[in-house]
Amino acid sequence: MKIGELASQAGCGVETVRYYERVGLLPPPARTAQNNYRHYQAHHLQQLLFIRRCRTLDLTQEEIRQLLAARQQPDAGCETINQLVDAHLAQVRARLAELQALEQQLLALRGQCHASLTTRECGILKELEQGAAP
Amino acid sequence: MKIGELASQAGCGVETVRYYERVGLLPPPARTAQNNYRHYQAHHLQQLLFIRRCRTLDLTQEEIRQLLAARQQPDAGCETINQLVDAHLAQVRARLAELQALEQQLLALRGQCHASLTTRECGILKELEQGAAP
DNA sequence: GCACACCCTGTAGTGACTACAGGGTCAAGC
DNA sequence: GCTTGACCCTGTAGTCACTACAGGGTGTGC
Repeated sequence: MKIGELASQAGCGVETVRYYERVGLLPPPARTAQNNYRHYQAHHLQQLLFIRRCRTLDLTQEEIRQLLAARQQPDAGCETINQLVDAHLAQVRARLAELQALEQQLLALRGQCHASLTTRECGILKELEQGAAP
Repeated sequence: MKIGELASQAGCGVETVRYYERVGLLPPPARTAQNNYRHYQAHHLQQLLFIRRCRTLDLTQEEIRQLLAARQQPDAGCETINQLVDAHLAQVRARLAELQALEQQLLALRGQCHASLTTRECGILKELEQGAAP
C-alpha cells in the first residue's frame, strides 16, 4: 500500500509516517521503480500501529525504540519491558502529583479575587507580585 | 546589578534571563559604557520574579505577556486576569483527567505481565501489538 | 488536455529553554 | 606585570514529537 493508505489506517498523517522513517522508528519500505513512491507491507502497518499505541500511552520515542528492540529478541527475558512500563508509570504519577499541587496553587490564587476590581486592586496580581511560593 | 546576580536572586540561569530579554518578557536594561555589561535595576528583579512565579504555575509566555500588559494598566478592570487564571485552571484540570486515564491504562497494561517470561510470551508486548485502545 | 488528489525531498517552525563556541573583561594573588 | 579563574558578550544549534510549508513530480477521471 502507499503512504496515504498506511497513514489513514493508522490514524495519523503521512508526514508523521515519513518522520518515523527519518528517525528510525519505521524501517524504510521498498520503492516502486517507476515513481519512487513508498510501498508498504502488512508488517509496516503492524509496527506503525504498535508505535501509535505506545504514543497514546505517552511513551517517548526512546522508550518505543527499546520496546521495538525487545520485540526483535523474542527469546530474551521480558524484565526490561516490565521495568520500562513501571518507570513510565512512576513518571506519570510524579507528573500527576505535580499537577495536583499546581491545581491547589491556582485555586488559592483564584480565591484572591472574586470581585470585578481594578487591576491595581486585584488580589491575583498582588499575590503574583509579592507572594512567595505557597 | 549585573546579570549573574539578578539570575541568582531570581533562582534561574543567566541564559534564561537573556532569553527573556530576547523574547520580550524582560525590558532590555541599560549597558555600562565601558564593557557593554547589562546593568539591572530593582524593577527588573521584580518583573523577573513575577515571571518566574508565573512559570512555576505553568503559565505560558503568552499568558505572562497578558498579565504583564494588564499590570501596565492599573486602572482597567481585572476581569481578564480572572478569566486567564480560570482558563489556565481548566487546562490543568483537563490535563489531570488525561493523566489519570493514562495511569489506569498503564496499570492495566502492567497487569498483563507479572512473571519473568520470554519476550515472546510477555503479556505487555502482546497487548501493545494487538490490543485496541482500552 | 486539464483539474485535482496524491506522492517526493528538504527546510523551518512550535515552547521554553539549555548548551555550546569563540571571544572580551575584571579582580585577586604572585 | 602576569596569570588564573570567574564572569560577561553575541550568535547559533540542540531538545521533543511532530506539523507545515515550498517547490516540484505523478496518476486518474472527465
